[in-house]
Amino acid sequence: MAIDHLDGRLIQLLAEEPRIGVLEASRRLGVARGTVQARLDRLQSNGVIRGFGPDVDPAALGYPVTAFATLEIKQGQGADVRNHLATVPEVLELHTTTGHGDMLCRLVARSNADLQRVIDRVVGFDGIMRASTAIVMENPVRLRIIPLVQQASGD
Amino acid sequence: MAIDHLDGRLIQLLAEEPRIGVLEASRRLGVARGTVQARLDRLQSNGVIRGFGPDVDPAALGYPVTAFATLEIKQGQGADVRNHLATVPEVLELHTTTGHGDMLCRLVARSNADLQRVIDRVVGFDGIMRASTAIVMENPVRLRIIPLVQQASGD
DNA sequence: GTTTCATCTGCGCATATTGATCAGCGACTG
DNA sequence: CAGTCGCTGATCAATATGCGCAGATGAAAC
Repeated sequence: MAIDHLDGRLIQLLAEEPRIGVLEASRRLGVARGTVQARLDRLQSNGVIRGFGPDVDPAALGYPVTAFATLEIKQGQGADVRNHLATVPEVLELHTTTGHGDMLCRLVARSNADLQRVIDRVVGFDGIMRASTAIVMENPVRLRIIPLVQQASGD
Repeated sequence: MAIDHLDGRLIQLLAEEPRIGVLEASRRLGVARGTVQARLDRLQSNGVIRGFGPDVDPAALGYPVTAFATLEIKQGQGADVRNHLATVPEVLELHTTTGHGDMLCRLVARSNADLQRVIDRVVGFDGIMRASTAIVMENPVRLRIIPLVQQASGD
C-alpha cells in the first residue's frame, strides 16, 4: 500500500513516457529488469496502478464544453438517479457528496447550446429536484497525480 | 477530429486491455497491423488520445478522501491563486467556472482530519475569499470516456 | 551471532513484437 | 482517366518479453 522512492520514480517515468517498456524503464532507473517487472506487478495487484487506459480528450472528440452540475435528489431516489445518470454518455463522472447538493457530476457537451440538451436529459428524471450547473471556462490544473505520488513516495 | 467506428473499437479495446500491443489489437479487430498503427498514430497526433499514462488510484496511495471545493476569489487575484493551488499536491484538478464560485477544485486527503489541513493550506492564501467544500461519499460513476467514444464513433 | 526471509541482480533462452518498408488494390476526386 | 488515399499482407533486422535460475544483499527473528 505504501510506495517507496523507486515506485515513485517508476510511476513518474511511466507517466512521462508511457510507451517505454519494462526493459527501457529498468535502464532509465538503473535497476535490473526483474525488479521493474516485480514492482510493476505489485503496483498493479495493489491497485495503486489501475491500468494504462488511453487518455482520451473529450474536446478532441467534439465535446469541448465541460460543466459540473450539483444535483438535489428526492429522499430515497438515490439509486434510481445513479442508474439514470449512468446511462447518459455525457456524464463522465458522478459523486455523491455532503454539503448543499446531494450529487456532483461532470458533464461534457458539444457546445453551450448542446449543454442545455444534456442538462435536460440529466434532470429530466423524476428523482431530481434541482440542478445547479457551473460551466468550466479554464482548466488551469488538469487532472494530475504525479505531485501526490512524489509526496507519497517521500519525494 | 471525428473518429469512425474502427477508431472507436480500437479505443475501447485499448481501454479494456491496455497491455495488448499493436499486433494483438490488429488481430482482435480483424484488420492489418499497419492500419492499427496508422490509426493509433493519427489518434495521438490528433490529440484524441493524449497518452497512456498509468491510472493511479489516490486511495491506494493512502489518500482515500476526496472532496470538491468551490472557491471565491478576490478580483484580479485569479492568476496568483492558480499558481498557489498548483503547488499543493493534494489539489488534483482545478477549473475556473461560471456560477456561484469562481473556481472548483478536486482535493484528496489522508483522512477527514487531514482534509482540514489540506483545506487550510488551500485557502490559506490571500486571494481566496471563501471556500465551500463537499466531501465525496460514493463514486457511483467513476471517470469514464467509453460511452462518449461510442457515441462519437457512431456506436 | 547466525538463521531465515524477501528482494535485487545479472544472465540466458526461446518466442513474440516492433518499426520500417514494399507492391498491390479498391474507392473516391477532379 | 490519372492521381490520391487508405487498407492489405508480406518481408526484414532489431528489440522486447516471459520465464527461470544462482548468487548477493539486507533486515528482521531467533
